[in-house]
Amino acid sequence: MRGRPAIWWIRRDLRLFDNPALIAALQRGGPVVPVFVRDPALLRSRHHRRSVRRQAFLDGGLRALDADLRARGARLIVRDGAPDMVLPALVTEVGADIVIAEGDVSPYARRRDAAVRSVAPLELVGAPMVHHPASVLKPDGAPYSVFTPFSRAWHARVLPERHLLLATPVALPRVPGDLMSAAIPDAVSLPAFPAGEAEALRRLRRFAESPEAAIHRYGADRDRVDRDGTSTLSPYFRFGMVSPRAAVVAACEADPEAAGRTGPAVWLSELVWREFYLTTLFHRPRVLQEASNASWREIVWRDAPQDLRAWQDGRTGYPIVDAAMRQLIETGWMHNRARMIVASFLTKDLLIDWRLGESWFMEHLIDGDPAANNGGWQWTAGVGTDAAPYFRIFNPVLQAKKFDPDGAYVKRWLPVLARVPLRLVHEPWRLGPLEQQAAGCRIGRDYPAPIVDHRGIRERTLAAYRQARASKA
DNA sequence: TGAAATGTTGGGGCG
DNA sequence: ACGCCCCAACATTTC
Repeated sequence: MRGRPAIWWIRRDLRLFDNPALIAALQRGGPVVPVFVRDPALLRSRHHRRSVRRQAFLDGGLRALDADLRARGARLIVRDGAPDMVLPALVTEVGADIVIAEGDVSPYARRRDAAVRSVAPLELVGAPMVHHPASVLKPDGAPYSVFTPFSRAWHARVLPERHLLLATPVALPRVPGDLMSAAIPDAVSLPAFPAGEAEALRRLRRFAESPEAAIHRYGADRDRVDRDGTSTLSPYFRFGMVSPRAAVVAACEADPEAAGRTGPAVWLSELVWREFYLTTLFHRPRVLQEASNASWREIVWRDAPQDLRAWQDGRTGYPIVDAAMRQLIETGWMHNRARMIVASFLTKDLLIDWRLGESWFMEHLIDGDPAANNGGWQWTAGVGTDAAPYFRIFNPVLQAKKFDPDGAYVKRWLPVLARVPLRLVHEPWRLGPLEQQAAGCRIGRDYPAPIVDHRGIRERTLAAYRQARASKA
């Protein structure tokens, strides 16, 4: 065997297919030591706030990766501690001459990598995306702040093609002897999201790679909270169990003509939004602390812990909001349309700081990613650089009627509504006393009365935003 | 990747 | 036959 060992430091690229960092490590010609460092600092950071399910999903992913590595003559080494302590020690232990990892974008990740680089020979390869954040810039070299021109520039760059995706290695040469590895705990099972690369690739194939696949109905179906019209790949993207480049290849192959905007092109656009938010965080780490649009930093949010609690628990009295919040708590995932509805409700109806919603999502989402989550919240709250206009306020009843027309979604997550007639299932407070009795859904007893009156709340919100804008101008 | 208020149009009922 | 009103349907404007 030629060459000294290379350490393949795995962070959020838990896969063997199309993994540039892994291939770079293999090309060194020596043994490859795959290592995952469990970094206690990550559990304390606000934007990586601990979620039991996300932790379980990660643990499951590590186990799956270890199994895939063992099938190729290697194994996953898990070590606990600060990376700038653990990695230099491991370098010495195995006599490695390089540590290779995929680049990352969050402020914490970049500080961590800088610290490691000062004590170990670290080489970063790529980023968890198709186009590296430093590569999609305006002609003057500044990062884009508006999505549409970003998307245009993103598409103008060379896109991956299937024959360029990096094959899964058939074998990984290992160092002689046995390296110590911490045990991976037996995780809570997540029936809706089995962890691992094999499952991720199954989902990508099922979603995108057949003539009848859901991707072809994505434009129409993705907003229907009562249907399985989305890819459900977000947790797998979060931990790199699927390659973003492979996803883009699948989308482009599903619609080679890029005809219309009904299916694959719409999904591809969602992938570009993901890259937009990762890129934004890379260039503007402050977005994690404050609104990226300065005029919206002055909004006086309500201090309303009881309302916040009701929102978190799914007790607002608006079925579409409560159903979505229950789905989040019970499964660690929420339909994207529902995310917009509950975010609009927290920020626009309750006038509660978007950062509290962002934080709650991070505590519960399996796919919780600082960049995408922050971007989504700033967008809905209307405080981002390229956000929804502040006066765009979702009406939870209209949204529900439009995107859950049969009431199947609210009834699934709120069984108390099971016998409420469809006519009023999205606004049960309008049921007459006898109807409430007959449906077993007495408002204020079996199901809460609305905690705010959506129709009456509009002016309060518009006033708060107007005032912020005026105080800044 | 809204919603509500306001404006316009046109068909039909009616005296 | 005609003007009038009502109102749904659609378009435009405003936040």
